[in-house]
Amino acid sequence: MALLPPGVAPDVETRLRSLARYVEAAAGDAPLDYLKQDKIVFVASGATKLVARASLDREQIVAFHFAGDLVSLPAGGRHSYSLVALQPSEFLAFLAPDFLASTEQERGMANEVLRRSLLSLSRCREKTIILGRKTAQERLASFLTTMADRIGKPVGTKCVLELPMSRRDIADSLGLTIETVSRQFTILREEKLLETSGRSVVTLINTAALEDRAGHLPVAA
Amino acid sequence: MALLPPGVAPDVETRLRSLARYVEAAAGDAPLDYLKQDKIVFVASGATKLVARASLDREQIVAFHFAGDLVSLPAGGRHSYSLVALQPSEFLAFLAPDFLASTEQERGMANEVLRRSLLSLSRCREKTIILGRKTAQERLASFLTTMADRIGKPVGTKCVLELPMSRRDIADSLGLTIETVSRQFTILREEKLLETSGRSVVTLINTAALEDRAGHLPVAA
DNA sequence: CACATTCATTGATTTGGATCAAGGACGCGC
DNA sequence: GCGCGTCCTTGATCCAAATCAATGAATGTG
Repeated sequence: MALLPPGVAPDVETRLRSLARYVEAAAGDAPLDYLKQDKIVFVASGATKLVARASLDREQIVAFHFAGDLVSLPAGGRHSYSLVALQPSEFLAFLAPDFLASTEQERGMANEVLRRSLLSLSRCREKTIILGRKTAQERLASFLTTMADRIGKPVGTKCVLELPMSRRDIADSLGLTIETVSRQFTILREEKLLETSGRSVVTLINTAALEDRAGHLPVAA
Repeated sequence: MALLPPGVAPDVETRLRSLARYVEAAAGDAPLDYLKQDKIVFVASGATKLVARASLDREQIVAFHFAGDLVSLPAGGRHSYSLVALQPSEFLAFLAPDFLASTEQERGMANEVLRRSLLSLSRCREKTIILGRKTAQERLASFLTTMADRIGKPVGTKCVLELPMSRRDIADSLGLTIETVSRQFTILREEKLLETSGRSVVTLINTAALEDRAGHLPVAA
């Protein structure tokens, strides 16, 4: 199991592991909340949501992360964040200052972390666009195509998604209610763009049409 | 004028400058659009908006940046981004691969860029929460308190803001319309939380009350 | 395997903010 | 300091999604 990004020298990996805390979590756990410091977390296995509370009864999911992803988890700030497992998961958690001091010595490592942070930033910006300017249907279509890229399994021309998150999680991620998410699923199902089976399996039948529904600009733009 | 972050050795600064393109822009210009590659940009002076087009008639401002800030500007991705000057501004622009290859050699520099990227990520996440789960009033209050922190001038217990962006820019940043932004300004004015003078000067009279309106969780959370 | 419990879907109604539609104020150039 | 274009404010109406309210699947448990 690769706990760290590929390309890290064995001795560096050994030293980094000595700074890390290895943590296992069951679905629903937020095992890193106890430490009130900024952290850098590698998701070794499983799936997680990064949740922020806007108020006691409003939560916003800022990002989902899957095996191999790197998450920066701030302790402070205007809102309170926690990293919650969606499935049984394993993490390798570092205190941010320790981690940064250590990577500073390793050329390549700092760059790798920077590259991944820029990827997170890029995903977060895409989310900003979705939340700021898109309709419910565009949001769900964007979500599904993004998930297809990240965790989808191509089967012929179709794409099978086994979603580890509930409708509520999807709603909390897209800034919608579960009812609206459910209605949009129904519409896409009726239009034969996808099929669902049980609560978590979604088969995308026509990914091209779904991309259109996501309301992205034509690539030529 | 500091074009690069503090703490960079003079020789490193000289070498980095040799990779950079120095660009001046008038208000409204997007001087970096011509290059279809990922870029890293230092804002040397002025103020900018990072704009994404959701479609031809919908734009979303992803972030504002002021003098001293670092911006990562992706060329590709699902949406098309451009960095637009709000005032006469100066930039130092690098192609991302050149810049990353160069900082890899300089310990400290890579870490500084990483630190700033994590700051951008953190701001972007806050924006995600605002756009996903907040009312128009909470959005404007959040915007004003954030701007107060970044470019406000304390005058006694008050805070004077000279906003370089228009109501349209504020609306495009908060995922609202200009009419809604204007109405919320009127409400906050009537409730004596702020005063406005001309189009761009806003005086925050009661920043504590404004923080409350922003709908943040109590700090103890 | 029936039951319980949570999760998802569907329908009726409400609502916050968008849209449509005028005015009014600022600031620039002459 | 006058006129003109742009930006801002205010008002009336509309609509997409939220909320309120049941009903109908999945999944897990004793």
